[in-house]
Amino acid sequence: MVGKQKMEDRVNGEGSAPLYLRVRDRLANQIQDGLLPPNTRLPSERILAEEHGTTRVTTRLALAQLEAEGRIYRSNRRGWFVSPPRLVYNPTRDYSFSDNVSAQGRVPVTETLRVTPTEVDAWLATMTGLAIGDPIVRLRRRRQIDGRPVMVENIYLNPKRLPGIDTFDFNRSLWKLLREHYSVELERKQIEMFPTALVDPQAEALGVTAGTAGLYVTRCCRDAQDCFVELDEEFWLHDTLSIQVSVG
Amino acid sequence: MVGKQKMEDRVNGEGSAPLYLRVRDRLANQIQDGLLPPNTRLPSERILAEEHGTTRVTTRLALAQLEAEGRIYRSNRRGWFVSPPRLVYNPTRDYSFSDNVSAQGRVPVTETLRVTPTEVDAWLATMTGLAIGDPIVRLRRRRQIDGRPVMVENIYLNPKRLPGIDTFDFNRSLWKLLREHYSVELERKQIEMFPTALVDPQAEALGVTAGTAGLYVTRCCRDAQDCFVELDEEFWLHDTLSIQVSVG
DNA sequence: CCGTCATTCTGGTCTATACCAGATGAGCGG
DNA sequence: CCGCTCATCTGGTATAGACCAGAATGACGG
Repeated sequence: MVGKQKMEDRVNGEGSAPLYLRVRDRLANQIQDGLLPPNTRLPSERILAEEHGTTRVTTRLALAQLEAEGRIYRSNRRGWFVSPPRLVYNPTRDYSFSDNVSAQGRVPVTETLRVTPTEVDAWLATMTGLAIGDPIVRLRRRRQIDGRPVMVENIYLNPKRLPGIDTFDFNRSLWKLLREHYSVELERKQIEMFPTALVDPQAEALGVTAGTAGLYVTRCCRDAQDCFVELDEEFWLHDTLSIQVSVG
Repeated sequence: MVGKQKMEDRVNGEGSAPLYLRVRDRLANQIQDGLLPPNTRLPSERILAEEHGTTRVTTRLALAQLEAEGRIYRSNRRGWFVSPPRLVYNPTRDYSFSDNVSAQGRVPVTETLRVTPTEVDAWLATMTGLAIGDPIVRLRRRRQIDGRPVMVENIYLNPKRLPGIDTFDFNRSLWKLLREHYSVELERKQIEMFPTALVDPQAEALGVTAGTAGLYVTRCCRDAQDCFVELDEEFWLHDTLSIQVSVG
């Protein structure tokens, strides 16, 4: 085996690269060349290992690379699939997930997982400016694109500013509800985002293994009078979106 | 060992979690509790494996989880280190890396790796609106925080708009140079960013292994007359920054 | 026709071991 | 005192196996 690798080295300038990177590149080329269209299942790890003359462990290293690059994703114990193009998302402007997804020719689904009246804790207090113990409505939703769950979110709504908010149907667009029912125009937004791993409540909700790479996005929205309206915490699968904003 | 795990299951609701996640949590707690301050080196993988009664492979799984969460980072063949807090970065507004880093009590370093006059290729043409084959100046820099390389960038400057730009010292702030020397006020920015893995030219420049998680940020800036000025491509280590922007 | 169940496939977790290559630091020789 | 060499540390790569648990499938029985 070692001898075989060395021989390939002389033929191919990239040959000195580690085996798992060469496996990665071979698979990446197959994807690039369109041999494996989006959402296609890859051959199983055992078969890939055999095809590339190596073991499952090394094959999994190669697959992890492609996953980190956002080229493939996994579906729990079902296999590895080719990632479709990223959703273009402008968190400063996009009010409706559904409209945005539809506009890009994809099929959106929103599921409301839970609606819970609760109280402001220390973290919420610093984010919203409300006092600890104030009432707040927590809404947890999952969003899908083309049948794949890609994001879970926690939304915290200010019941003082939005009386009766907990009685509405949250499967429709929240922003339309705010505008039409409460005449809220969101003026000020504070947005924060950073890459991180998705751990347990979120990973489980999305049906991925703990530690899958994600993007955390949070938005704090206020009305024209600077009154806190809603705080949004989004956990995206890292390969599913591309943030794009324009200034000026 | 299996029996022992099963027994813990009954005692502890978390006990059913896989071993590598329990190792992860134990290490995470040590970091959280301040036993391991930022930039401290963790014990070696072999020692950690022994301490937690497992093998290096499983230990590395736990470390990879913490790395994905941005809690630890690795320095090539030197060991694993606790991540310092993320740099707060506003790509819509921050003109100077150095000023921003200094303002957060950290020590910035900028290194110019290469300055190359070149020509607009297909990708640059679509991004900038210039024609393929137009002259353009490529500048490659590496940036450090507290001695750790955290980002490499490719900057493409329009020599038509910025005559003589290739003769300047690029270790100072580019934005100040543009404003003071060319009276450029950047008006329009198109920003795009998404999480991805850092692969070879970037991974090598940052001294990390290929496949390390990163954040790709690109900015295309124009002047008040909508004339293309500069395009910026940034490759950040994913655990080093937190994007924050305000709107309205 | 529709559920049920067992088989089979998948990735998920884990052990034990080996060798390699870069980084480091101690010690030696100039 | 400086610079070099070399042993020793680190993580990086790789093999060969094993068992588990969830998902999918197809046969079977109602």
